[in-house]
Amino acid sequence: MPELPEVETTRRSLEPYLAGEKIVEAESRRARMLRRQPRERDFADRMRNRRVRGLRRHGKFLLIDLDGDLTWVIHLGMSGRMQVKDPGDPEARHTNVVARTADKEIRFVDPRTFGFTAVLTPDEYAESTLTRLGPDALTELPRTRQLAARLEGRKPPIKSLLLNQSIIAGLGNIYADEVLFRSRVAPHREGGSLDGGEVSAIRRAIRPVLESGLKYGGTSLGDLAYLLPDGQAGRYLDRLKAYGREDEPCPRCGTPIRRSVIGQRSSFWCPVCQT
DNA sequence: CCTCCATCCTGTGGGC
DNA sequence: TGCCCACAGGATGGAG
Repeated sequence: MPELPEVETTRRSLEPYLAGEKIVEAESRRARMLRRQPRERDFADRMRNRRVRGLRRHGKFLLIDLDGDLTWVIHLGMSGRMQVKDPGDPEARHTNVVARTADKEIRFVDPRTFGFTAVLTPDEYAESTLTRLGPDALTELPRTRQLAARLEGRKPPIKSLLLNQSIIAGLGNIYADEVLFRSRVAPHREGGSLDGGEVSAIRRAIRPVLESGLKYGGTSLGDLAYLLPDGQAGRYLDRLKAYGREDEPCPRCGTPIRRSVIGQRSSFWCPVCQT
């Protein structure tokens, strides 16, 4: 669920409550959430009395810069969401990580626990998988030639390659389908088979699709839905053109949208306009 | 290096 | 109504 627009929306929502503030203390109540923390006990120790310098994002990773050259890494996984609450506010089920500032609680709620968090030193960061992330899909979108070079010779379907965070960071299953719909490329096409025009079309589609998602506060789908830190649902769901619309008419040509499983993920696409 | 696939979890909705 | 199973936005690590 949380893809680049949802993570960026989260970043913007948290910023006023964290930037420049001091984290008084933090705790994880599910050890599994700290599985990317090299030594589990470091998390609480490093968070205590730590000033927040600023909030960044790379792909779907939220990166919170702390004093002492530490980075607080948050990944929402499939079902994670952040909340800003007052101390004493009732807690949602699956509130797995809590960080307290002078007057607020920042809560990480994640039923499926596919999300994770960690506070990393520069050395730990350099050894983490974060260094394998490709350019950010919104702020570092590569030129067509560079993108083509990254796809050259690749066998997997373009849909899978768009989900590969080391090629471009930030697209997930929903927005990858929307990008392919907009660029009129079929999801099962072998990545290396795309011509320059097709790669260019994909590249050109990425920004407007993500900006559009951002404009509407992201996509909230289902009951495990991603929600904004203030509890609001994202409003982009109704504006999706392909994702989740099996058998509904294609908004461009009216042909029923098809669902296929590609790389073990559902893909929704128009069999007429996407070739 | 690349590609494929199982796996980590919980909750929900559809089919019977 | 109740039960069971399939499925769900993601990332990773191991096998081949």
